[in-house]
Amino acid sequence: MARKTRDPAPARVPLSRQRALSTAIALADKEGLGSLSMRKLAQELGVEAMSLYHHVANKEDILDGMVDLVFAEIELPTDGTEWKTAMRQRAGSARAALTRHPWAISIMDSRSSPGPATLRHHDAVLGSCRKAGFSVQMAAHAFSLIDSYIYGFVLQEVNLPFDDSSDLEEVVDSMMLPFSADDYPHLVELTTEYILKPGYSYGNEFDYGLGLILDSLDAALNS
Amino acid sequence: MARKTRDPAPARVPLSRQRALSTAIALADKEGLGSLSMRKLAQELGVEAMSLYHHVANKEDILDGMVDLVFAEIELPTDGTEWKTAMRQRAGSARAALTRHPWAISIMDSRSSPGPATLRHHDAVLGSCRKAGFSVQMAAHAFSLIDSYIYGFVLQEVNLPFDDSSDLEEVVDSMMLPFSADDYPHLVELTTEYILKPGYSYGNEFDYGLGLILDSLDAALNS
DNA sequence: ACAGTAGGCTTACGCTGTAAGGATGTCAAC
DNA sequence: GTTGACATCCTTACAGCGTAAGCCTACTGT
Repeated sequence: MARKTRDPAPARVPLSRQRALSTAIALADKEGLGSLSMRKLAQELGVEAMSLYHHVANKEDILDGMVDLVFAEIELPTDGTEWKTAMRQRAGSARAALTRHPWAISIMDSRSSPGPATLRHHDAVLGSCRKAGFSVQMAAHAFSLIDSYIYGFVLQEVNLPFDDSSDLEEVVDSMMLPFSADDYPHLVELTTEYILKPGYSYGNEFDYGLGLILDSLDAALNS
Repeated sequence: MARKTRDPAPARVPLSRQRALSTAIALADKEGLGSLSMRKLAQELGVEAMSLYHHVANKEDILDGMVDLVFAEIELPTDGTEWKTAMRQRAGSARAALTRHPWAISIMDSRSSPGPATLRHHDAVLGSCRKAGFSVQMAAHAFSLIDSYIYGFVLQEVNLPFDDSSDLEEVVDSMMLPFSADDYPHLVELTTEYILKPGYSYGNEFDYGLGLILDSLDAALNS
């Protein structure tokens, strides 16, 4: 019976807010936000549900923390680069983070207090605009416009009924089944003449819209 | 004991999918989506929870129906009007509908099968672009861009920590409390020099971004 | 050596969505 | 007119949810 040098093995990591949050993110990524419960999360951590409450206030707090960690994954616009390039990089990184964690966009609303990473992100984006020469008001316009586009695009992207791997034609057919084909002529046209063409991927639309927005803002800046 | 002519009063409306959906919407508008449960909804309809299942498949089905009813509230772009005007009208109507029912944007993702009103809406928007002279591909670009902006803007708008009625300064102060003031210099600048100025309302940003997008698309169309 | 406390566990409560099956009322066919 | 089918409602029950309350143990600072 060793007294001082006891059983060396267990090596239990002591559970912490950080560990809880990143495990929660992993779980939401793997099984969907719907099946993220305090009990499941605790189990994943080798612990009982109520133990979590020593490290987080409640489930809302966990969701807040998760969203903030997603924002922490977004590359901030780099100083010194041309502003459009920096912004394009940041936008791409934001879209990547939000599609990597598709649950994030769906809890972004209903979160009222942004975390430090979120604030830092917003601050950096604003700063990038200001340094490019935007007035405070124009920076506000640009920030609102660009980020609305990013979030809205991801919102549409993650809820598409098909993902890139599935057979598009099949999905389209099954979706149109309950409806007469010519109730929605323009949707049919779009589908047959554009979406079903080889090489189509909705994700590619992102760059067109973003480019158009950035160019317009740039024009407004230099006028 | 009247036999044939029985108790005349009850006049029970017989419960239907439509009645369930619109009551669900009213309830979500009033008390928030979080407190929309099958039991509450049933109670509001003067009925037991399980009775609902004779008219809807399950709760998911209810949420699908609710979203579709919100889309049904959106004014479609009118034929014959100049396309930018028609689109501006439609965008404003969409924003109004989505802010009238703030829960809608938060369940729009996670809904995989769009209802008839949603499809009709999309079809009409596409049709409006096509009639304005856009190619199929350009119409796809425009649709993606404009609607991403609308949804993203509303997403940000409904989750603002303040609403127009509350004291802005107070909210800003309390939000910044946990942080050192100069951690986020650009946010501070934006707040003091723009947001806290009298007359500010985030909602006003909508028109700037939308105008810029529509003008750019119009330029792309006429080139 | 001892007190305080941090971090785990157990139990319990009121809520959720919904599966299963029983009761009632209406209507069509014989 | 009776019967049987069907739609619509209700009751009961179950597993799972977030979390309040309180207990137990092991480490920490003095």
